[in-house]
Amino acid sequence: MEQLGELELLMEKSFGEETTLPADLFQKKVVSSFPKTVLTQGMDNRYLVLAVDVVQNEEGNHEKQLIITASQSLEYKERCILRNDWCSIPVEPGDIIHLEGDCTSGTWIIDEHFGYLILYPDMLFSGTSIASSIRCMRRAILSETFRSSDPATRQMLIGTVLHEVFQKAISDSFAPEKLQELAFQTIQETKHLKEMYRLNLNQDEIKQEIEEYLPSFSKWAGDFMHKDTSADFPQIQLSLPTNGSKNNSTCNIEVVNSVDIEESIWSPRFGLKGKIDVTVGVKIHQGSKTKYKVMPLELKTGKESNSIEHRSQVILYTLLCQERRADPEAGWLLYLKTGQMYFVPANHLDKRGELLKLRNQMAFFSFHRISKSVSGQKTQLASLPQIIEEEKTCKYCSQMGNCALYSRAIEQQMEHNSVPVVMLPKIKEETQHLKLTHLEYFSLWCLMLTLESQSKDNKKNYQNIWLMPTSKMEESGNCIGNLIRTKNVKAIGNGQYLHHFQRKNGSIPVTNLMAGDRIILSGEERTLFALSRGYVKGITMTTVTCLLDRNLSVLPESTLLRLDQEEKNCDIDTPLGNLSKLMENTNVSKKLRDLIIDLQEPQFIPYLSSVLPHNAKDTVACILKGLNKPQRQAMKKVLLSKDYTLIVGMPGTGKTTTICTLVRILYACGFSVLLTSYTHSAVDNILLKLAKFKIGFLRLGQTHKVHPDIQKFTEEEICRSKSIKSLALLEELYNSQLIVATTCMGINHPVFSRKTFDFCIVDEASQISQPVCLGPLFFSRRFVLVGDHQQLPPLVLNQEARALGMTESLFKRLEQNKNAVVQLTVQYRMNSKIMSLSNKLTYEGKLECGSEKVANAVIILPNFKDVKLELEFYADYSDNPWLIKVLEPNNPVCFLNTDKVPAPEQVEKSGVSNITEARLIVFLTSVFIK
DNA sequence: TCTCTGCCTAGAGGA
Repeated sequence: MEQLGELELLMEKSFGEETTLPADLFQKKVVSSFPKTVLTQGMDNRYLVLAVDVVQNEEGNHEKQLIITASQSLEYKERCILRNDWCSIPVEPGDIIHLEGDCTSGTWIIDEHFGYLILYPDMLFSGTSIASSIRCMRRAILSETFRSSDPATRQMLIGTVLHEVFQKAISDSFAPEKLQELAFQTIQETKHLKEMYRLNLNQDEIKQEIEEYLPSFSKWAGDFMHKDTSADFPQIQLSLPTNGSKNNSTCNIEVVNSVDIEESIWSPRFGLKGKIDVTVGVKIHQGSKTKYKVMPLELKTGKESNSIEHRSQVILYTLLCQERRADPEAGWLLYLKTGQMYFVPANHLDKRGELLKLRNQMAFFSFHRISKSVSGQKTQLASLPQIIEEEKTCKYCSQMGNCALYSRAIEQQMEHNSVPVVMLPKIKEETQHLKLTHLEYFSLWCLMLTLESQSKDNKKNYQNIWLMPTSKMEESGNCIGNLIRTKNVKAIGNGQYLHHFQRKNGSIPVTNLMAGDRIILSGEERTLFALSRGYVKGITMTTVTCLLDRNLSVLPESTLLRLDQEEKNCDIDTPLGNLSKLMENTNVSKKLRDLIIDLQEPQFIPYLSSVLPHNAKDTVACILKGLNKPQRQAMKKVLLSKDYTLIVGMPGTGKTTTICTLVRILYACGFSVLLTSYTHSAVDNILLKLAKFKIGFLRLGQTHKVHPDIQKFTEEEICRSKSIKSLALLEELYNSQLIVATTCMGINHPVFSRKTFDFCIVDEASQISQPVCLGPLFFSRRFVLVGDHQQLPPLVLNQEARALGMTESLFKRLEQNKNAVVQLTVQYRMNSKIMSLSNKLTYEGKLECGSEKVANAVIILPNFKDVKLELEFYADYSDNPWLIKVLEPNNPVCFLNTDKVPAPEQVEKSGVSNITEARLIVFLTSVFIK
């Protein structure tokens, strides 16, 4: 922002001290928090708050007055007055807000009758999240933070299946035999079978429970759909805000059709997002008049509570619907157990406004996760919303552990903190198994992860997708607009649809988008924003193929579409979830806390004979024959370990071979193994080697990310080829495999909720951050980390997080325990001269060549003499005798100093480049190839 | 000073 001078002037002149940030802080906040937010007016208006003042109006009531601007130059200022409850919104100078309502002569008035203020509108919150905040705001925030702590339950599975059956039926038929068929078909889907496995349920019981609901489905359809005359439809007392009359009137309700299923909507106007179970077309017959409305229908399978939470969800959906079509003003809440349907009006006054205020509170807490302490510049985690004083509510809360942990480890360490006294014993009880060191570890990692996630957030401009026109976005290379659908949409199964697109005129512009990238598909029209998500399957000069989560064939063929790259959503959920799990009061977590946080010395058993099964001895001996000495030591160490082993894989020492051999030995001994790494390619490299040894394995993870030769071992492929349609078959698959392979992040898979492995092997461990590396370790008795901390550490972008120690991998941390470490020192990649370089610089002379052959190997250049001769024709060759030294096979290492060439570096947007050095390398390579 | 990879996700219900 270049207008600092003006801004400074503005702040000094217009506003009172207590509400004004110093200009430099103000500028810093705006730049770091809202990079490139385009201030605009109109439908998607974005205002910057310049100043906040609380004043008393004529009636003696408090109101908040904001000075705001929607002009990038900060030139045109407007006022916004917040009255009544809106006055309590925690809005500060430097914040970005969105306003709904009327602006009369430069003044917006938001009160209980009209208008909304949306704080940080580009943060979208889901309907369920906001609804859950009604009871406990703290829990809503904790649930967003520690997503994986909310456990899966039987009721949830039943709910999901019933939703699906109803959704299929409404676009097909509610005839009893059809419903039976749909139910049967649905519980055979792999995704549901996997959940049944996770929860250790019985498929027949689930089927029976589903079937109990079906008569109510038919009853509802009989009541509300397909009748002869309008008078036959059920009567409901209702009033719609725009109907004029304020009184309830009796109407007959007819559900005509389903307009959409699982419609997914993002609303950058209200700062909301969500999925609508069923979007229904409804005829409201009132006397002789009939009104047709498209409205949200929310399905519930639990108790018929008609609770505020349920109704609130519907009300929020009426706001979401406005992104696509006219305000529905009301929605429906249907309880599938009884077939009872409730009318939910969404008045401005007491309903929508209240919920948006809650949304604003959530936005405030989500935005302010970090605080600088008042005294110094110390960065720390901020307090969460207050703990409520309702033991009843807390009793069943799935976030209780995190709530107590956060209070104890973070909030109670602050100067000012207030915990309800009645809750103190509960917090103590929940955390009494933790030592101070554990609380400190949690607090530090929580802070570092939060810092890191924020630094990444700053780089992404998520809101560009909705605030920037296609033409502008295309320049960045992350968007392709002006597309039309070609060919038919193909349903691939498990909710994926293959789409083909073509530029309406001309070819696809220059783009960053590649196969495998996650994308968001929108129509060019505003009402078709974020219709579907998916990923690019293939891209050519003229066409793009995508796998999307919705079938877009319902749209007219001429609809202009655009693809936006989905901003890389840096995964803070997995590491935070692992961190929270590490603090749980379980034996597995306790052991890991002892080993990792308190660095308890790892134990080993003395004799191999006690672990090696008798019948495996010969096989193991045979496998060991092919190994060098340090590799054999590594095998032995792992077999003897009771806790963990670290294998240092120095460059060229056959790390992959070692892991592969280790797996073979463990397999031969009958141990179950979990094989993981940070990247898919590292996992597959091991599997490619392993595939030769008749070892059965199950590769988890998205099939398209897996190496083509390994894809036949992925779960998806196995389920398809073996046609797995029952829980029994799935269980057989999961239980028969000894080796399970996946990335460290892929640990959310149902197998892990029921299986414990004897060993977990983590490759690339020195490049993985601690809380991520932790994930797979919960599922095994012992673990082996393979890595080399002399090579790259985990990537940490945030400077503060780096300073706090976030680049320390688990591998490096545990390396302090020397007795757990084996070093692979025999290498096969480099001759002795090349080796001595890294050996002297970093490996303390520990590296050795695998054989004489390796030590003395030199490059064979069959045309060396000819090329030399040829080069002598070039004048600059004889002028530059350095080149002969480079080519000379007996001179395998040489340094080329490019300082005087000159070869200056160039700073570019994504790093540094050196064109001259690149040219030299191309030249040298081409000469070598010759 | 440099390195850039993983995740399907909003809502399934309980009180």
